[in-house]
Amino acid sequence: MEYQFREIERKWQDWWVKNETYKVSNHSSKPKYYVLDMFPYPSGAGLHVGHPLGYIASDIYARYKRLKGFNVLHPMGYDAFGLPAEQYAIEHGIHPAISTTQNIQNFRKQLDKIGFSFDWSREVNTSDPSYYKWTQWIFLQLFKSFFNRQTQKADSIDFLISEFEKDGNLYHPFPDSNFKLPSSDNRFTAEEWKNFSEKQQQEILMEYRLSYCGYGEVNWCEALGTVLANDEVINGVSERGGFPVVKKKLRQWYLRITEYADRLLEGLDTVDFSDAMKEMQTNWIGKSYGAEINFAIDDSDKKLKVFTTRPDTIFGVDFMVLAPEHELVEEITTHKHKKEVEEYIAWVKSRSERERMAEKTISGAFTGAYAINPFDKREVPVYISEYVLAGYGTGAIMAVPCGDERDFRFAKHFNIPITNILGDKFNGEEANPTKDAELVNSNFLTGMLMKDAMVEILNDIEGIGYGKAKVNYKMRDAAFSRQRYWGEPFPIVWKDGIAYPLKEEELPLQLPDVEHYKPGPEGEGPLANIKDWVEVDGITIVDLTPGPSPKERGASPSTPGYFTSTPEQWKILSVFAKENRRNKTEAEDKIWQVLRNRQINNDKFRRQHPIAGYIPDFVCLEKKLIIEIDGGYHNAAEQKRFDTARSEWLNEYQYKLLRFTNDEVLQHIDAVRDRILNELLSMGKDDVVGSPSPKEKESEGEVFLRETNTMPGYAGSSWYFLRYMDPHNNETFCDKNASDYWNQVDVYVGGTEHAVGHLLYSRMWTKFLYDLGFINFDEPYKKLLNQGMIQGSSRFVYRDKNNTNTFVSFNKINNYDVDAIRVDVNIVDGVELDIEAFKKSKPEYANAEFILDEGKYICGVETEKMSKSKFNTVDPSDLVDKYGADTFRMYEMFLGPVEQSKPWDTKGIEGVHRFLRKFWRLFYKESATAPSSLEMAMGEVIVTNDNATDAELKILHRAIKKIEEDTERFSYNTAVSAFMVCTNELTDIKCHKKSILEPVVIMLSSYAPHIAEELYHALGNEGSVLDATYPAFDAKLLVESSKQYPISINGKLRTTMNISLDAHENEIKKMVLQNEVVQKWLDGKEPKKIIFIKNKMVNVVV
RNA sequence: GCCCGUGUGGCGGAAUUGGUAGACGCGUCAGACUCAAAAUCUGGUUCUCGCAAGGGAGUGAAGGUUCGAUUCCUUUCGCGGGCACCA
Repeated sequence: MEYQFREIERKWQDWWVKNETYKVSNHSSKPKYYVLDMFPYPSGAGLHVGHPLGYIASDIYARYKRLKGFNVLHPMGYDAFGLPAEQYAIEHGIHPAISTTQNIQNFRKQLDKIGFSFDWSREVNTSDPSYYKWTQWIFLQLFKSFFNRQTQKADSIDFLISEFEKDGNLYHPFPDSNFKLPSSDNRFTAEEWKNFSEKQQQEILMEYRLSYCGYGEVNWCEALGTVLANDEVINGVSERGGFPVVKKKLRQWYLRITEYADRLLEGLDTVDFSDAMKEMQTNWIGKSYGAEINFAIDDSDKKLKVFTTRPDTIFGVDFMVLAPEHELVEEITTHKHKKEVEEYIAWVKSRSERERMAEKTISGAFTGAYAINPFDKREVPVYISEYVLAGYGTGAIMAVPCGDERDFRFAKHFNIPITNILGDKFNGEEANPTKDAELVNSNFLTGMLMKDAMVEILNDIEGIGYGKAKVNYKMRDAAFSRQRYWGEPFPIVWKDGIAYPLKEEELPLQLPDVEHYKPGPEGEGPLANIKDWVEVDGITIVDLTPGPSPKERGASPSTPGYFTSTPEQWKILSVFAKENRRNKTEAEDKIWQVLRNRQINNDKFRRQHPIAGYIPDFVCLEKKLIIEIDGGYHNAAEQKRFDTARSEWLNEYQYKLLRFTNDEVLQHIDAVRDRILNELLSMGKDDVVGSPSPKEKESEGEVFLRETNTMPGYAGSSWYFLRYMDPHNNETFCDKNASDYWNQVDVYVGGTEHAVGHLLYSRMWTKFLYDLGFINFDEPYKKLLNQGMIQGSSRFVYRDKNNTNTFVSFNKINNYDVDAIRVDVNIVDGVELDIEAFKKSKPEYANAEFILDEGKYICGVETEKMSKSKFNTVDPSDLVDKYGADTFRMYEMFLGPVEQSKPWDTKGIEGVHRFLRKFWRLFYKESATAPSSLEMAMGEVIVTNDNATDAELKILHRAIKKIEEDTERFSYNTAVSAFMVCTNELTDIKCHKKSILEPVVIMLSSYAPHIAEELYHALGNEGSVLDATYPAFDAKLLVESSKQYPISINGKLRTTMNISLDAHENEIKKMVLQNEVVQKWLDGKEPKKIIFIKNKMVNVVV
């Protein structure tokens, strides 16, 4: 019987669905394993062969791990918000939700054909309100948090407010050191804080929030009325339409990712990413140590602040360069240079950041101003130039032409004299960025080594107050808003310039329908066009006004809830308390789920909240009720004494204490709950000045304006790996039990193009959620596997310029003047054009004529990105229809290493298909006529139950070793070839034994699941091959007694010799010297040396 | 421009730790089966000199370390990816 892949694949795909073979439970006694693919954007163009590469790789691994006894989570879903759907909506008027749904269906159909083991019951879609509800919720948590530099962790804004009330911002300076209050200082006292207006307070808090609103420059295209991405801007005009583009400041949301810079760096040590990937992230974060130095400006009271990593070169400063956008430019430019400077700025405005950085030719303008070197009072000219970017450092540099290449070229261009501080290390021809020179011409640093001078000058700068040592990061805060429609709306309303968060109960804030998708006024997003949606009144918002302090509310030390700890005690204990909160036990977590959010009797409980010198597990301050959970050690006599003493002490303060054991909580939570409830009910009405936080207020009659920006593409993808763990939860984004079980993603598969964007953002979100105690790990991805791109191989035909109906074969184009035209790869066989198909492809080609080469039309070939517009895409579905999913899967893997980019060539797929057929013939007898049904074919199985020979076992175990090792290290191309070798060898010795074939089938099932399932059942097995056990490798079966040693003379292979493995070294050397070939090369001379490496080779040096 | 990756037969690639360069597959050539074709099977296939035996060269290029380098080091060239609003 022949290998009928179409019937087989359909049959098993149906069977798997019917039997829910891929459904994964969150409860299992097996160890867990989480294999994740990077979130796909469901593009309208559908899948091409490049897309499934990573999915196949991860699918093989997921199936392999399952065979190895793991409970494997391998989900798939869609990052469904994004620009293409919106662009499509603008052009065709189709709602993005509709086109996205269609694209997803199409995507799914294509994916289903390939036989993936995804658990589709966990599918997520970022554009679904039940998903983005939680994206908005996390955004609100970011909004309500700041980064506490003292603990290096996120903390609540409420806590920050309480700190401000105590000490002003003494211990919590502004994250942006350049931020200045109107008082032109960046410090305030507790007293000042209390006297600020609500608006002032909110503006200050905004400077701390982890998601905040600020102003940023965008590429603004007036003609299109919209904001453009950098790569949509080419030479200062829009890619679409060629309209002018300028920089424009717009209100934008940001994530304060810079606060996490150090932790993002440190975290890299704990994850298994490639060194290249870590390096890219490290460079992106760009931590550098240096100094901020203030230069005075002649005839001005303003200081020019620069950041430099080389303060040791301070005496080599020959000029200063400001970014054209620098705030001082206008002020310091002299009348004489005004026109020139303005013209230059206007030109730079049209330039994208990319162009500015990549530009080789020097440009700039002199402002006419001079800066004064604080150390030697030397005056140097101040220029502006596009090579200094406003966002980096302070937007101004001190230029040292003898040490920096760009500064050097700039100095040459503007004829600025160059000071040599490097002595003979500077040749006047090019800059030398050395750090090892001995300084000359450097005032009090002369004669010092640069690295010593660095330390010296840093001390001086700080001592004299000319500046300070500073750590700088290249990374900037992440822009988090887009002026677009198709993204998550922000759960924010505005009134009088203050941003109010929506209450969490009001989430999700759904995207409203719009009539059209055109931009709103003044560069706002399309949502700004819907007045009815933007203007809201009568909603309940979270009141951001800090309430009166407990003291102001008239509380005294005897009032429950406050003053239970002294500030000193509290400071010490709060750290422990926080730690405790993070590391809660199973029982604590269980009871917390009952107590949290005023679930019992509407009473507020806090956990691990310090009371005087003691941290109870849970406490209701208003009722003075404490709940303790006792672990096993409470049974010890010593501990009992402490416990009793503590209870008595708490009694003195009128605290009541309930104790439960771990077992009570874990096994009888309902009983525990009832007891707590009864206790609370018996206590009557609380007589306490309550402090509900955060407070809520009704805003009857007031009009608020909704935020009209939407979130960027990476919002939903920054946390999706958590949602897969608990995709249908309506109570929380992901239950902690689920995230505790699945934990980190064990293997994350995706392209390097996400190296810095998505990966850094999701790492930050994970750290943030960890800080707040929502999850128990702070790195999302344990191991990263980068898949390479599959490039397209484009085909060209050549049209005669003089005779545009004639096409010339590639080999003859030298004789003609031709235009190269792309032609669809699918009508070209290798390089030979299917002339008939070509004529039919376009009406204008119907009567085309050809100049052939030996009767064939040969196309030109070029490797480039695979894309519809280049006519070089290949649809996986076509290949699956023609060769089957198993062949397709194995061929994609066989192409080359997963990590490497490689061009696609359909030609080779037949070889893999032949291999599967050959493998099939180990089980089934070939018949000349195909049987009419699968059932009839069953009788033709030729597998026997004979015992395996040593030779057969050797073939099998060599394959097991190779395939297991290769699968483990994702070297799938060599594993496929090992399957081929094994099949070839088994065919050669006519082996049809079940004991040999069954293990091979099990191994093959992760690569070619359909044929493996079919053959597994043909061998008489019942359940799915997925639940089989991976064959165990037995090293004993591969032991050899001798080896064919290569014998080299002077490192060049001359012959080989079969030598016993336990032969002694001296014996071997003697044997080798007697060898004919060796004798010939020795030519009677004595060998200088004989190198023998056991199990490797012998080298004779003559 | 900056950062990262990569370069091996006609093609995709293999060589896991410095130790037989080219496994496996495609293509191609020769043969078997066939009226013929397809399919299948067998054998050859880095280039080069040679009837052969056997030499020489060879992993982008140039140098270096080593008994021995595709692998390590230096310089250099080509190609691919990223560079903050494509996802």
